Amino acid sequence: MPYQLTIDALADPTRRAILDRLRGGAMTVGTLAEGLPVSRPAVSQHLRVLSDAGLLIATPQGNRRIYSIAPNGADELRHYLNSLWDDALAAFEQAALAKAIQKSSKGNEND
Amino acid sequence: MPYQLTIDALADPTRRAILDRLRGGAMTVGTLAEGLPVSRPAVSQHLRVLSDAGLLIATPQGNRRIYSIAPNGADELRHYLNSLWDDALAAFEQAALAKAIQKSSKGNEND
DNA sequence: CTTGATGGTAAGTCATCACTTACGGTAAGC
DNA sequence: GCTTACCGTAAGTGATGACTTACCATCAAG
Repeated sequence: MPYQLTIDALADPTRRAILDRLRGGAMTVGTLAEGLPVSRPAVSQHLRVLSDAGLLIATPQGNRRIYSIAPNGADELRHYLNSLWDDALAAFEQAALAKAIQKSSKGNEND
Repeated sequence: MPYQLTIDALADPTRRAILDRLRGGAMTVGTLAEGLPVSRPAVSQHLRVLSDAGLLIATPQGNRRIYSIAPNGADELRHYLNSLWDDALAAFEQAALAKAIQKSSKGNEND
């Protein structure tokens, strides 16, 4: 399950709020925490989780650390979701086809 | 956060195992539980969560219930991930461009 | 060198959740 | 009608995780 960390990281609303704040570009921890309803240490812990999942990149710059979204961080998860729902759609269409055939053979059962 | 239920549902490994078992097509609860390392009631509870998230469809058939993957169940989540990482990629490229300009102006600072 | 700002870590608490066993309700088979 | 199979629900338990306050390390400014 290579994307377990990814999903766990994305499942928390505060962490998604962090990602949304980083949508437009990089930011320091302090600036990041100002716009969030939790304490700065909580933000640090979330940044740790997001970084461990490969979703963020930390760039130390002097005293501070600038975080930005890793451009390919969610690729595996996105690929998994796409393939799963591709298969599901195929199965769905095949089931609909089977049902149609069944119904048509029922319509012909007096032949 | 319209996809909160979706992510919560997908975050659990057992629930993803259920979805993976349903990749190929629909299945009853009993058959589903046979291939899983947890009890059948646990599977029922997971099916409840997945259904509430709109990821599964239950089709009652006599005594049993046949579950299948909802073809569009993860659309909103997938769209969110795509848009978020689209923005992140754009920000990343813009940052790289800004860095290149800065470096080139530094190279010309003796002009 | 001292002071202030930045941010990661430790410890503790509270809520949530995944799981189990026990039970109830409903449809099919004899 | 009685029994059996299928499956959802209730209640209880243990583990995980998000949050807080307190603390420590590091770099910059004076």
